[in-house]
Amino acid sequence: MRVKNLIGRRTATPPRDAVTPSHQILLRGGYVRQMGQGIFSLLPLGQRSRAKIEQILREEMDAIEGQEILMPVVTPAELWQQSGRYQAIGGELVRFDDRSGHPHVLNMTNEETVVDVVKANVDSYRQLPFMVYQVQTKFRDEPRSRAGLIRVREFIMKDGYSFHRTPEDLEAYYDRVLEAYKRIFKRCGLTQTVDISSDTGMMGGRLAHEFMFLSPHGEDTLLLCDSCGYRANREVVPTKRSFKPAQDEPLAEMQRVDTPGTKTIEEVATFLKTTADRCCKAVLFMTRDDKPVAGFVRGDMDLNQAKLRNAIMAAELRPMREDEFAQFGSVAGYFGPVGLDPEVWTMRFDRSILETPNLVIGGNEKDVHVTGFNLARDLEGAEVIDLADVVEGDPCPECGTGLRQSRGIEVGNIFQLGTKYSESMELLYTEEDGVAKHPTMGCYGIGVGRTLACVIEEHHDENGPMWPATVAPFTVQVCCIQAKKQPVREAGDALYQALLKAGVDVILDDREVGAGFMFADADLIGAPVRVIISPRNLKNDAVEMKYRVANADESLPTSLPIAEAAETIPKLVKKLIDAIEG
RNA sequence: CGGGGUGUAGCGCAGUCUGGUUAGCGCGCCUGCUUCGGGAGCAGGAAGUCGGUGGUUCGAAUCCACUCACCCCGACCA
Repeated sequence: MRVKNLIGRRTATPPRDAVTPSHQILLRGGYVRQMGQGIFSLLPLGQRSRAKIEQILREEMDAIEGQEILMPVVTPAELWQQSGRYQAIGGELVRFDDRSGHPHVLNMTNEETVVDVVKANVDSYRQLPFMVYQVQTKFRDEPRSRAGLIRVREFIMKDGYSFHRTPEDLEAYYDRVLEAYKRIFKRCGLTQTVDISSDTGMMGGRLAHEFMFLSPHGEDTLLLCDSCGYRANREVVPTKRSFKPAQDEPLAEMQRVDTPGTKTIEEVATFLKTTADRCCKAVLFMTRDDKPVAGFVRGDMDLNQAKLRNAIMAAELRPMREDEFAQFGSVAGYFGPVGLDPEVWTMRFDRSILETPNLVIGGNEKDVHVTGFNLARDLEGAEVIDLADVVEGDPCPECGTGLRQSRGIEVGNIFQLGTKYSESMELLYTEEDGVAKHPTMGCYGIGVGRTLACVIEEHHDENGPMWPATVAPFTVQVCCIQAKKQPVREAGDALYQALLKAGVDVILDDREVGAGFMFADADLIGAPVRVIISPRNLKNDAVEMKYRVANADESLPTSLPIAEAAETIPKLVKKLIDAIEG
């Protein structure tokens, strides 16, 4: 490839809309073209890098006996109805009818499809265990896409599914996948990626890990223990701290108080001359079938929606609208647990409510609160669970050390699904003893485009990407300074052809442009190795070597005799790749 | 879904409040000359349904109504 023919406009100024570094660079470097909200075309540079990431994925999946298949993007709704997810999943699943009126979906994940494939092809324990995977387009109609390739609606994902005779066998294989994933992210140059325990969410199943690229631009909050190595998504970290006051307090009586115009915790606390940690915060939701749910945490804490959702086994919770409060006997801003119909409301209380005496609660009446609330005394049969967000400094659930908080971008995840799908979709095989059994399943995903974006997030400077050699669209760029001069052009062309022949991903810039322009442009292409051919260097029968990473290995040569360049450069590239892959 | 913002040439923007020749500027693009090691200079040139539809008006990028798209924050999210 020659730069002059490369499709993808590179610009000095980033589009104003892009905020995240990877988003800016993807646009500035002509890697992608946005077609709509969360929908992108990949241009040659982006596509080449994507292909390299996919190649790594394939190698690592094959190394753990994965078998690559390809499933369709469109699936008849029937399959999703069988698993129950057609009903359970909200608007992010795109549903549509074909011309004859049959409902279909755009796959957002492929458990249903893969179970159908396996059903038709597996019947004996002799065939287990196995794993199949694909690299295929997914569509999720996200309510809000953002940050370039980090959160999109249409994306390419590597998704794998394994089938086992026993949960123990799944667990053993799961560990192998976990190790494979670590190798994948290492080979892609993502050193800031950690595996953490996570919620199973809509996938179901019991054990799950997410692979998080640590970044301030991440959308998930992680808690890490520097002492014992515990790390988990905030959604699943249990609260271990005590909420009991330092000294025992006598329990006050419950008392109605007028609190005009105090809708927020802060307003109530100020009005009653107390603090937020002596107020009871109610967070209200509706289930999918419009049943009201209330979660209570102390006023100084945040309610963790995932914890509440899991505790009441709800598929989905949405915030209650203000106009819905009245029909369930309360008022927005003055909601309290006392006096509500327990037949109507599903209520759960955080341990902080149980342990903190004499709380302020809402009076379920405009401008009225109640003081002196003590859960154990005042509400019979209240269900106390862990509902609050853990925050930085809270004790580690494993060892008690203070936790550190970080943000992360989810680049991959793995689930132990168990028999959720093999049961709901009636997938059976015959065991050794002749009995039909549901196989135990695992599933394993990696977002390819998101991984690409994270590579840029980790490896860039103000001039553009600094690609790891393993996933660089081009590993070598040959720059011809003063390409108008025939010896320069000829030398550049000869080296380019020789490197191509040696199998190097090389791009040649023989445009008649100024050196400054050419170098700035090359920075946006981001090849790890740059070879400069110029009249000055030719005079010494040499080529000049530059590396996109400023502090690259000092053993790398800064110039080469031109006669040796074609032979030495492929070795340099291999050395750079080996350094990443270890 | 709520809040905020933006739509004018490939990219970045001015012009809109206060309607008035042919809609401008910078970058990029094309031609020529001179330059030539970190985004060169001069000269000439091409490129626009002013997001869309409807309306007001002698006249609309500009005023009015509706609408679409995208971005940011929140909600949401395997």
